[in-house]
Amino acid sequence: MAGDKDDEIEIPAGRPTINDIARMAEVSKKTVSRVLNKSPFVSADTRAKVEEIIGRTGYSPDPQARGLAFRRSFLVGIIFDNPNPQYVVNMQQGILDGLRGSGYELVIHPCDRRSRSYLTDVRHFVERQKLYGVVMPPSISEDEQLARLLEELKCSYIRIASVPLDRPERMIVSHDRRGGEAAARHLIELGHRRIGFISGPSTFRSSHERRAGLEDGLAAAGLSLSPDHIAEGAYTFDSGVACGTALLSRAERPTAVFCANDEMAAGLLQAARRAGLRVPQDLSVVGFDDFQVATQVWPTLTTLHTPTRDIGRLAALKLFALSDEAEEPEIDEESLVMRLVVRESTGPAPT
Amino acid sequence: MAGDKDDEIEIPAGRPTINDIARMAEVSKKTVSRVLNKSPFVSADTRAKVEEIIGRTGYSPDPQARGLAFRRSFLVGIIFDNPNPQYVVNMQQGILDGLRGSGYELVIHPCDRRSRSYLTDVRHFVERQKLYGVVMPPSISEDEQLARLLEELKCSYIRIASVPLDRPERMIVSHDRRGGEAAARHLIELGHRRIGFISGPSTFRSSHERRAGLEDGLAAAGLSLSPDHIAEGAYTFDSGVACGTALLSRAERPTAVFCANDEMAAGLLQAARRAGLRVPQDLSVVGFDDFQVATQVWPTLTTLHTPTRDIGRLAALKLFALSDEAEEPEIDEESLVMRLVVRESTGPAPT
DNA sequence: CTGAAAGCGCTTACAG
DNA sequence: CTGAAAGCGCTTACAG
Repeated sequence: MAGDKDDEIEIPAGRPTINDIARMAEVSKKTVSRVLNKSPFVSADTRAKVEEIIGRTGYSPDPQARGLAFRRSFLVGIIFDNPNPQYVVNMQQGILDGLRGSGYELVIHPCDRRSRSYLTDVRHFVERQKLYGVVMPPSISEDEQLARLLEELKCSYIRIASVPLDRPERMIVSHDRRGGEAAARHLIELGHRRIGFISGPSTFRSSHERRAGLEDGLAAAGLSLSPDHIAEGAYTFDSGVACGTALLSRAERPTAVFCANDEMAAGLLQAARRAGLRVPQDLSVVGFDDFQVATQVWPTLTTLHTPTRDIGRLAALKLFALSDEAEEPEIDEESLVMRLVVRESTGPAPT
Repeated sequence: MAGDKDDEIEIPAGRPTINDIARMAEVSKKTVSRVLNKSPFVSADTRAKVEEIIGRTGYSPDPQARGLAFRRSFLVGIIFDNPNPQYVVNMQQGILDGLRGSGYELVIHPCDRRSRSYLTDVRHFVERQKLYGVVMPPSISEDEQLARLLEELKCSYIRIASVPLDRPERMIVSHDRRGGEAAARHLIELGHRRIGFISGPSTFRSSHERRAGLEDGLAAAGLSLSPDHIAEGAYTFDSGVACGTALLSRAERPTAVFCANDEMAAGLLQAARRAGLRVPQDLSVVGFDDFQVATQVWPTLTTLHTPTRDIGRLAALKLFALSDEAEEPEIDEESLVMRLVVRESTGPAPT
């Protein structure tokens, strides 16, 4: 007759727990735990049996319970203040690409660096959620105080910035400077000599790097950036209009303007139109980012394509590498290069 | 001499736990728990004492431990497939507005309805994280299968859509139809009679509602939508260019076109430019959404302003109301009305 | 109104 | 290589 021993302990009603798996595999829950955590101290046979049952039942450990025991969570945070929706969404997508299949989830924390409670808010967020790690895109990434805070809280982080601000394993350095240089080369090849620049806010390193790249390129051709041909914008469309209007009213007006992002380049197009200038016949315009706006304005923008989503994915992978859960990802620096996309807004210098 | 009794039990080293608070308040941790959960069965004195200590220590309960005991988490999810970055970011911001101060965090789950694993992925996401609730913007909100899945998983949800698809307490109904009607009225007042329409994909309810509104407005003026003046787009810029090109090549070309969103309206501007038509002198254009693109194209777009962020905030509040943690928020329907913003792209009908 | 016991689903020492 | 005990920080019955 069927003994108790033979009563197949089958898949339980709700979601199975570690106890269910242990019972079914006829091992202790500690052994199941070892399998879950890839401990080497499990015999091949035992491991196979446990894994088979995990596979069959579709068991996946409860991140809350696990987190409680580990004293940390399985959540990754993104802390950001970048105002561009497209940047934000691309970055989020990229991080999720890197997180996929890991069981980690992404929780978002937009913030305002100018708010008085900004650092306190971040502290509560990180502490309460016991975040596994945090991704910091610019310009949040450039805040040393925030980095020190995260260090104090023992929270791993990856900073994304246009210059190395931290230990390499915590950094992704984007190639903004080389992007600026590519813009300069393109304009110089088209015969431009009087080249202007609309910068982003001086509080963004990317803005400085993009400018430095432009100056690299100009210098290589024996040219330089005239103070008269520089205007400081705010990475917004409106500031592009304002700076553009200013630059275009100069006595010796530039024949080409490099804008530190697409939004401002779109604003410059507006200013050019109002000033009665044709683009690219009278004025060439180069943007930066290659976001949707670049193909939605007229003429479409020549710009530098930034691999935001790829960077987001890398950031997630580097986060795992920080805690030895994974190898440091091989960064194909070539894939991070910002490539010039030539469209309608640039043409030969007027003669 | 100082007795043990007088040894002030002070703020502990790390973050305080419920046990620390209990010890300091000289009550059991169950009583602290009652205070945290606003149980009425606590004397005013005890409550005051506990609250004072909680305030002084800055104690906040560990969401993981609490969640483990409650068998749910303190996470709210947003599941979305809307391709517009601005919509997504505004919606996220709105939800966070509604969550602020509650201790809940927002975890994001973009998805692709066409993917084979889409529903399975959502199931794992919701089940594993034991989400407190989920916000579903369009077009995800229109997926009955998904709604049924969430119901099966006993996960609260709020659906945001242009038509009532569910019980009112789970719905936020946006006023797309009235928006379409406002567009029609505006164009009719400007003297237009041949009014065209570029729709979104037929799989989006909003597209139908915006069209129905347009037809309401036309009918009120004794007009109707000629099949010749309708084109089906995809809510993208490129589809706006294509549909615009088609509509503008009709023998009896419309003098005004209402586009179901701004992206397509921007595309239509492009098509008009190529066709040598001036906007608004030869052609009036109305968009929908009032996203950044509306003020970044030339001429700037007359459009319907959609209160995306407000809707997001309401969604979060309604989620709390579903579980009796809060009153059903008073919805000021007026605040959800989509208002016409008149800019440069509309003008009197050509004579 | 208040508290001691048991439990949520995992893990970390500690034995063997 | 494997397991029984205790614990992570909370809560739910159950008493009183």
